[in-house]
Amino acid sequence: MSTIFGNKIRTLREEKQIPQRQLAATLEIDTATYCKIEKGDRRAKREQVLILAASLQTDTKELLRLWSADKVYDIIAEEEEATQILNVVAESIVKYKRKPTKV
Amino acid sequence: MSTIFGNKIRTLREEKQIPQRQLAATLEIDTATYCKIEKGDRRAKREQVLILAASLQTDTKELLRLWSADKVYDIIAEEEEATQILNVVAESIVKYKRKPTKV
DNA sequence: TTTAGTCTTGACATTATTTGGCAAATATAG
DNA sequence: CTATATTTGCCAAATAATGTCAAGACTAAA
Repeated sequence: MSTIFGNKIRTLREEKQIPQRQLAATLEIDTATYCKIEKGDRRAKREQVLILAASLQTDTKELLRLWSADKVYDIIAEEEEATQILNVVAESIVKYKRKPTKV
Repeated sequence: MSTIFGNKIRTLREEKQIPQRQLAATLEIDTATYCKIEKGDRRAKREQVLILAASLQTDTKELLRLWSADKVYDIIAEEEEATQILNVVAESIVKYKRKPTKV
């Protein structure tokens, strides 16, 4: 699995010298699970991303962006012509005009 | 759900005037299920995409591309700044150098 | 080296999501 | 109207994800 997101929160956490245990508590999950999220073995839930952004005092939108990017990466990393897939998607977005739902 | 892929196979099928029933048989699934795939209510499995490409006599890679794009679209359509997410992914691809696995 | 704290891993249980079939409903021809 | 094709809703089975527990590994301090 991809680690775009995990690496980001790990870096932020280390900068602030917070133990995993503490963030895990905030998210109300086991430290093992939190560890896996940082390593990219488990995917954080959307709501957990919001909590993490707050706890790590970082930009929520950016974190969500990396979190989404991680998911996308996992899909296209397995395919040839990953870049071309992105192009198709980009066109579709323009065409159907995106309508964001959640924040 | 997105219909990039479904619309494509529907168009191809109609061009060739093949009933859903026939393609469903080839895929060894119910016509109802096949119908859902065209409408974007169900996702085709990767192997099914390969079979469809053959049955519809169309380019396998292109169909796989649309199939992947569909999955990606579903992920980012829910988020703001969808385009920016794609950018993040594009950068990651360049960085980690993709290694395609399957065909 | 022992201790204490942190982090990591693997096996497993639990949940959630996805997928497919069936039956019924709704088009679409002919 | 009749026959065929397509679509929909609902349920069961299959699959994937999420989380915990227990044990192992790593580090730094004494």
